[in-house]
Amino acid sequence: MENLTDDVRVRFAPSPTGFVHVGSLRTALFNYLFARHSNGKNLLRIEDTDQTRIVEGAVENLIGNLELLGIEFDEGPMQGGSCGPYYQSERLDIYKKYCNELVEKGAAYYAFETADELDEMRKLQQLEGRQTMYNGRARDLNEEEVRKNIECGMPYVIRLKVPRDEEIKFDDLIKGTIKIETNIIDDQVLLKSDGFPTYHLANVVDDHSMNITHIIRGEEWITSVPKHILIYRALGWDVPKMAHVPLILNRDKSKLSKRQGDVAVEDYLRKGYLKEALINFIAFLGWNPGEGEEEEFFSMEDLIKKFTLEKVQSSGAVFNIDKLNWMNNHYIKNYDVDKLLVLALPYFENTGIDTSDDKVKKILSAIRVYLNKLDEIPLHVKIFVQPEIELEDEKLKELLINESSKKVFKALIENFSNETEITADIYKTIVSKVQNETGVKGKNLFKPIRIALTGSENGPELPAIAEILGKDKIIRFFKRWAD
RNA sequence: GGUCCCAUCGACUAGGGGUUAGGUCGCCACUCUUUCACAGUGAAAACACGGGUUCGAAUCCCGUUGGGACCGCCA
Repeated sequence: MENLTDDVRVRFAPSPTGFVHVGSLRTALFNYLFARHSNGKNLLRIEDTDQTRIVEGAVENLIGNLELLGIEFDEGPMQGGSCGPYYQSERLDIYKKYCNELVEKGAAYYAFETADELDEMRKLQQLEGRQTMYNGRARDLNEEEVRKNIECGMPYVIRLKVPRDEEIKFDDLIKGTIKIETNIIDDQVLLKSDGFPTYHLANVVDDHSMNITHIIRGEEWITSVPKHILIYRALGWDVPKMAHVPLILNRDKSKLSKRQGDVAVEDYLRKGYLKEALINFIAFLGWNPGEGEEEEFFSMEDLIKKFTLEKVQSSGAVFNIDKLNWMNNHYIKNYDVDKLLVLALPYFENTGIDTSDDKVKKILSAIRVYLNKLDEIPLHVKIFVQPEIELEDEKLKELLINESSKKVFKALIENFSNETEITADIYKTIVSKVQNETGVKGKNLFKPIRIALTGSENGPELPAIAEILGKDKIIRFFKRWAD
């Protein structure tokens, strides 16, 4: 257990770019688990400071998906809280205030280069094989020059004045001690020319003013921590504890990206991955409960109980779809059938099955063992809906058109005709009766039946299939081969 | 290229000075099921390399190599 002298407050701070990335989901999950485990608060803050990347409906989508997966927030745009507003775009004056304070304290300065000029500069630096970095030209502009430029209406940004020849050191809860020389740190833009803050400013200001105690976020942020520390320091604020979570990787070990598979949580949801499986799987990507714990199936409750930052891995984790599929299949097999049915119903649309029929539940029970994800349902329902059996394969046909099979089919038809309704048990009784009557048994008995009924050599258990097909269809399918 | 991070079976990982280096997915075999799948059993499969420290190193230190991330008026 962590040392919990102060009440833990963590935050998930996504920028609403349209969908929830699997990596974001894990960050959100770890924050949530840590907060609940520590009896702390989990905040949601929307980092919408990039006016060029606003996506309609993205926030609703994001919140909806997280909610669906069972990740809850104690403070945020929906639930409010004493530290609001929780949209950064509504906190502009706060950032401006602190940005001015930084300028007054000499920790930040005005700069007047245009975006184009900076592009040029970077290109040149790249060409010369040097590190791309702001050249600090505006660092030493005097007050007079600055005022004049502003009065002329020149657009400006405010940059962090990174001190030279210093070493910034910090302790990461996952990575340990990290040291970075200030000389390689760029004079980061803090306030953009449109008056919006950059991530770096807004993040620091908000984490401080929202009393965040632990920053849990992706490893890609680790190199900008020194900039943040400089801001905290200049403003005289305490630096929250940091935990940088390793990346989730593609098969080739690069950062998980589109192109090499789905990265959006909703893609997985749409394909019929169960939320329990998704959460369970994602939690184990870069985390594990540690020694002596070999159980792998963890509910959200279990995860909350067991989660600690110490057990978060320091190296990246490849997203292994095979294992997700296996885990999802496990959840599908063990789910309450009625609950599963509710989730599965949409996948029966357009399969030719009447979803209001209670047969659907029987079909689902029969095929769930085969499903890695719910969108595979249509593949498996074919045998229950086909009006006729089409046998492409001559070999299969041969098994049906011989004397032994004919005998069997005739006997079956006679027996089934005497029944009013076919259940799995009745099916079994009839088949063993036919076995006695005809003397045909083993493969010679079961294979022809299966093929006649389904057109395939394998599939779910025959009694279950028979019950679902019903008397009329069974007799009709058998008759085709009986003479 | 610079800086930072990382390194146990193909993948997720346990172990963190003395272990036959354990588990899970996947792969393979067998058993069960008169099918496939499920389930069960078993097999193959790893400490990147080189130096130190130590009686002893997968484990601690240094280096090398390899991989990754970051280097925007994006987050």
